[in-house]
Formats: sequence, C-alpha cells, structure tokens
Amino acid sequence: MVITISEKVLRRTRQRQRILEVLRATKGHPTADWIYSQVKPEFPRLSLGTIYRNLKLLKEQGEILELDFGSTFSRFDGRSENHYHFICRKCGEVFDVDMPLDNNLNKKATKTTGFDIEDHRLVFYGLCKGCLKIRERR
Amino acid sequence: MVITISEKVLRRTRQRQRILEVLRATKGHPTADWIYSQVKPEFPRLSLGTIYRNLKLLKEQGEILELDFGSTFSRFDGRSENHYHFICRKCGEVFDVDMPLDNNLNKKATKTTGFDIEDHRLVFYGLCKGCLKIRERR
DNA sequence: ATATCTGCAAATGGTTTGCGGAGGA
DNA sequence: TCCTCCGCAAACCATTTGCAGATAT
Repeated sequence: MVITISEKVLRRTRQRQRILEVLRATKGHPTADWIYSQVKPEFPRLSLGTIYRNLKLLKEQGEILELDFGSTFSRFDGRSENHYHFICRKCGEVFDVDMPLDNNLNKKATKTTGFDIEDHRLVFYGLCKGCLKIRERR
Repeated sequence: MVITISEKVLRRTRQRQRILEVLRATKGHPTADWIYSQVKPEFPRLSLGTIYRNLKLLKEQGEILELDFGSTFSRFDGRSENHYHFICRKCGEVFDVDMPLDNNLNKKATKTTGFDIEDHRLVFYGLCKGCLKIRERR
C-alpha cells in the first residue's frame, strides 16, 4: 500500500504572473482594488475574485505579504521578507522602513513571556515628510 | 460675533459603563461579539449596534485600544496605554507582553526615514505555552 | 486527460447607519 | 427641555465562494 499526500500543484497563469509583477514593480503597498485596476487593461474580463484568489495563493507561497493595519481593507507588499513599516497618521500612506531587524526583541519577549517566539511585526506611526511640510507652513 | 466650537458632551449611560467594566475586568482581548454576550443578560434589549457605537466612543476617549491583527474582526483591549502583544500562530490567542517600551526604536526609525515618528506597535508571533506542550507530547 | 484556474454573480459577515423613541443632564 | 443614546433593522462593503466553462500541464 502506498500512501500519497496529494498537494495542489500550482499552474503558471498569465493573470497570476502579472499580479506578482505589478506588486513587485511598485514601491507602494497597494490594495486588491488598485492591483485590479492595473492588471485589468490586459485582461478585459478579469474579475476581482481572481485578484483575491491569487493574492491568497501568492501569500501562501511566501511570495508576498498581506498587511493589515486596522483599516477596512488589506494592503499587499511585494517584498516577502520581514521588514518594518511606517504609517502616516495624517495621510494614511504606508512606507517601508529599511532598518535592520532587531532580533533581540524576540529574545526579550521570550524571557518575559516564556512563549516560543519566532517572529515579530513592527509598525511605526507619525507624520511623513509631506504632511510634516504642510504642518510647518501654517 | 461669537464663534463657538461645539463639542459633543458624552453622557454616562449604563450600557457604556458596563461595556468598559467588562473590558477592564478581563485579561483577554475580546471581540465585540463576546462583549455583547457578557453585557446582554443585564440589558435584554441590548443590540450589537450599541456595542460597536460605544466601543468607538471609548476608543476616541482614549479609554481602550482597538486591536486589529489581520483577522476579519477587531479585538479590544481595556488597557489603553501602549504595550506589546503576542499572538499564538497555532491557537490564535492574543496575550499581553509586559516588557518595557523600547523608545530607541522610534529614534532609529526616525534616523532611517526622516519622518517624524511618535509611536510604534509591536506584535510577536510564535507558540504559546499551551500549544508548545501539545507539540512536545507528540 | 484532468485538475487547476477564471469570470461571473451571489453570498458572507463584521461593522455601520438611519430612524423614531427613550433617557441622561 | 434638549440633545445624546438606544434598539431595531437595513445597508455597507471588502472579501469569499459556488458554478460552469476555459486553460495549463
């Protein structure tokens, strides 16, 4: 008797490929809807359902990150390795923060909690350069 | 001519009072629905809308925190001062992490980004004690 | 050949909101 | 009294899902 664990084999579809390309090409942290608007012209019959299904698959494959900062919708990030973010509390824009991961935080938290801590997410809040300028002009 | 900036004066209602008490009394990070189930017995006609409206008010008053960790629903925290959290990646439970705030992180991120950074949120991921035990038993 | 994927449209479900009456100040 | 708050129910809206046909391997 042979037991096989069946695992879904992903196909390479043009839609999924373009979604990933669009996500990799932007520095922003777009919503599903924005990605849809970008890819739609190439696939006039494209539906939002396809966008959501592919974003989910890409996330499961570790190709992208889903970011959820408390708004009513998700944002997606074409960089899949862990990194920090900044959200402007005025305009709501999301930026990458390219500082090194502080893995000491995991150790400290492990000591504090006794849990097995593997990872962390860090988000900064404040005013971005643009909003800072507007404020200074007053 | 006198210009008055009208500001809504909150009334003290029994419903809102109980919602805050329930939230302060629990160590967990309950959902709106759980809070509803706790307060409902005292107010048989209570509606979920009232829960949501009051949670929003309490948040605006700085009495509580709304936590949004990427699930489809929010959790609420009766401790309103900033503190760190841990989420078990197996059971999904949310725990407080009582380690001191690392305000150096804000300084580092300010240096990296040039933004005016005031605050940060830090969330740890891993296995909680309970789920760790289950794994060790295998 | 066949299991995955797509477009379409309807469903889902947590949260919000309009309304008329209740109740706190 | 007056304005905020409540209960109720409908609306909202990002996301998910069922289905039938298309497509990648």
